[in-house]
Amino acid sequence: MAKTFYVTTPIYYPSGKLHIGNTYTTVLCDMLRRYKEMRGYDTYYLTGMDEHGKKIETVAEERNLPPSEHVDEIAEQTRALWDRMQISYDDFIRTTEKRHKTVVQKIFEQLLEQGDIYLGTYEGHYCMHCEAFFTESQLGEGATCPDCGRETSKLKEESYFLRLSKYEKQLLKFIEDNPDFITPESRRNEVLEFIRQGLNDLSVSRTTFDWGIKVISNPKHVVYVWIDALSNYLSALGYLTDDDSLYKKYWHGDEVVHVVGKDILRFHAIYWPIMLMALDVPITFRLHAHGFYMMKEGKMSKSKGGVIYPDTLMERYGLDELRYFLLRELPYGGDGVFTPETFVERINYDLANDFGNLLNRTVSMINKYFDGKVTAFSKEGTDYDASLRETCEQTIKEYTENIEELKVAEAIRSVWKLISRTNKYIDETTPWILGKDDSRRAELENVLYHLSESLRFIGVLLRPILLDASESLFRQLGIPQKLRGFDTLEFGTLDAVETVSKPSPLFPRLDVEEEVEKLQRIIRGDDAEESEESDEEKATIEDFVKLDVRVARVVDSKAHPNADKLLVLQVDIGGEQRQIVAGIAKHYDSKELIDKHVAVIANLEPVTLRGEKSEGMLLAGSNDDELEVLTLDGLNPGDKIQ
RNA sequence: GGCGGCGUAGCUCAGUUGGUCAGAGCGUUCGGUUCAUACCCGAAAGGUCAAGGGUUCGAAUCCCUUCGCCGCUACCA
Repeated sequence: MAKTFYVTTPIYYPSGKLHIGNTYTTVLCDMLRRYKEMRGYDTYYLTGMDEHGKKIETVAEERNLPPSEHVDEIAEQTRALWDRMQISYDDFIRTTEKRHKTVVQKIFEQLLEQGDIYLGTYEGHYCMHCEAFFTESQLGEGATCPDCGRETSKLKEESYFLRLSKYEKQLLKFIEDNPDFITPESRRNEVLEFIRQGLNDLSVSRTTFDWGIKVISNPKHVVYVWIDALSNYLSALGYLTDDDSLYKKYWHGDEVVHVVGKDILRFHAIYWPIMLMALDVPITFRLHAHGFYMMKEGKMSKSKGGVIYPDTLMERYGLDELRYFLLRELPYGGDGVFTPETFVERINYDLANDFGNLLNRTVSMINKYFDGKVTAFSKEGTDYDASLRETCEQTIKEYTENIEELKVAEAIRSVWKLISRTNKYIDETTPWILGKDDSRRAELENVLYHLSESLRFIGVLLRPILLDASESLFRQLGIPQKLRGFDTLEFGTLDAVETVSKPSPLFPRLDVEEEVEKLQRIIRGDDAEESEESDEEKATIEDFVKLDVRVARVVDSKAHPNADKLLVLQVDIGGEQRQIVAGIAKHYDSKELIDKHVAVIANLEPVTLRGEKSEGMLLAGSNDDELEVLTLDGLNPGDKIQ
C-alpha cells in the first residue's frame, strides 16, 4: 500500500483579490503534492474558502446581492484562478456547503455536551471590522483593536466559549514532545511562549450577525470563525458523516501537513490542536508557517508599496516563471521581497541562461554531431564523467532532504548547482574539439550521453516546480514517459536519446530594462488594467463631528511609572484640567511638551492605562520611525478644532 | 518591559557539535571558449565576520556587556 500524504492550504477569506503573497501558500502546497505524487504517495490536496462572517454580509449588502450569490461568485473566480495556475487540488471546500455546515454543527454540539464549550457572557471590547472580541489581557485596558488598530466598542453579549485553559498543559506537552510539529523553529518558540503566558477561553459564537452556521441548540448564535473554518480540514474528508473513508485514509494516514502563513499561526498551532484534543481526534498533522512576500516598501497593500497579482505575471511571463520565482525567492523561515529587478533577473539568469540554454546547446550538439541520436554510455569514462555523475547523486540527496523539511528554496538551489556543474562539464569536455576529430567520436557520444542523462535528472527533479518546462525538456530529448519518474533516477538508465531536430528555448530572455519599467508601472497602478478601488472605508461627516477635538495646553508631564512608552500629561482644555496618557515617550522627553498647545480629543471614554487614568487622546502624526505631536501654539486652550 | 532571533565582501545571504570557515550568488575588472537564447567557463579585487571584553593552545562559531535591526508578547486611541 502506498503511503498517504494529505496537504492543505488555509481556506481563504474572500475579502480581496488574491495577490502573489496569498497565492504562495497554494503554489507551495501544489509543489509538495506533485513531489509526493512523484515519490509514489497516495496524495490528497485540499483548499477552499471561508465564506461566513459579518464582513461578507456587509459587502454583499453593498452589492445588493444575497450573501450566497456574492460568495458563489468569488468562489468561482478563485477556482478559476487555481485552474489557470494548474493547481492540482483534489477538493475545494466552502464553509457555506451543507457537507461542511452539518459537521460543524455536530462538532459544536458535541463539545457543548462535553462541557468543552460553555455559554457565558462576554463583556468586552469588540472590533466591528475584525469581528473579534478582545479580552482584557489581550487589549489591556485600551480601547482599540490589537489587530487592525481601529476603535472598538464596549459590548455585552452572550457568547459560547471554548475551554482552552483545560487543555493548556496537554498542548504544551504535545508541542514540547514533538519538536517537528511546528516549523520553522522560530514559530514554534513563539507558540510555546504564548501558551506559557496562559490561555484565555475563546469566544466561539456571535449573536451580532446571521451569515454563519447556526448553533443548533441555540439558533440565535452563529458559530464564529475558528470552529467553523478550522473544521474544514476534517469536514472535507467526511469526518462524522456516513462516508468517512477519506478521513480514515488520510487523516489517520502517514503524513498530514497544514501549510499556513505566519499570520494565522496561532489559530492552527493552538486552537486547532485543542479542538482535536477535545474531539478525541488524533493530532496527526504537522504545521508549517511560512513568511510573506513583501514589496520593497513594505507589506503588500494597495495603499503602501503596491500590489502584484499572479495573473499579471502569468500572462506576461508564464506560469513556470511565476512558480519558480515564488518557490525560489522566499527564504525558509523568513519573508521574501518581490522586486521587478529580481523577478526579471531570476528569469533571465536562472531559467533562460543557465537552465534553458543548457538544454538548448545540448540538443543542438546532439543534432549537429549525431543527427539527433545518442546511445553510448561508457562506465570507464573520464574524471569529468565521474564527477558529473557524483553531482547528480548528491543533488538527489540534497533536494530530497530539503523538500522533506519544506525548505523548497534550498531544494531548488541544489538543482541549480547541478545545472551549473553540467554547464561546466561542457567546458571541461569541449565537445566542439572532439567533433573535429573522427577518432574521438565515441568520446563525444559519451559526453553527449552524460549531458542528456544529467538533463533527465534535472527535468525529473523540476517536475513539481516547472510544469511546462520539464515536459518540454523530456520531449526535446525524446525521453519516454517511463523514464521520467523519480525512481528511474539512476545514472545510466537512459538507453537512447532521440532529440527533436530543432531545439526550442525553454524560456525567452527578457529585456531587463524594459520589463522592469513595465512591472514598476503595474505595481504603481499606472497601468489602466490594474486600476483598483481603494480598500479604505469612508467616514461620513457625522462620524467626524462626533469627535470633540480641542486645543489644550500641556501643564505638566511626567514619565509613566509603569510603562516605558507612555507619558502622563496634565492638560488644560480651557479652564478644565485633565490627565491624558499618551504613547509618545519614545519620541518626546517628559518635559519637552510643557506649555505647548496640542490637539486632543476631549470626549473619549476615559480609560485606565497601566494604572493611570487617561481622559482623552493626544493627536500626533507618525510614520515608521518618526512621530510628531500636533501643536497649535497660536490658538487658546479650549478652542475647537474641525 | 518580557521571550526569541539577527547584525559576515558594494548588494542578497550560506556558514551543523569552536581548529583549511573566511564562503556562494549577483555586481565590478580581466581572461578563455563558440555547441548555445551575446550564452557558458575561469581568474582577480572587495570583509579587523556590528563594537568591546572574557573562556580556550585556538572563536564568525561558546559566555558577558554595549549599539543597531526584526519577530512574538505586554503597554501605547
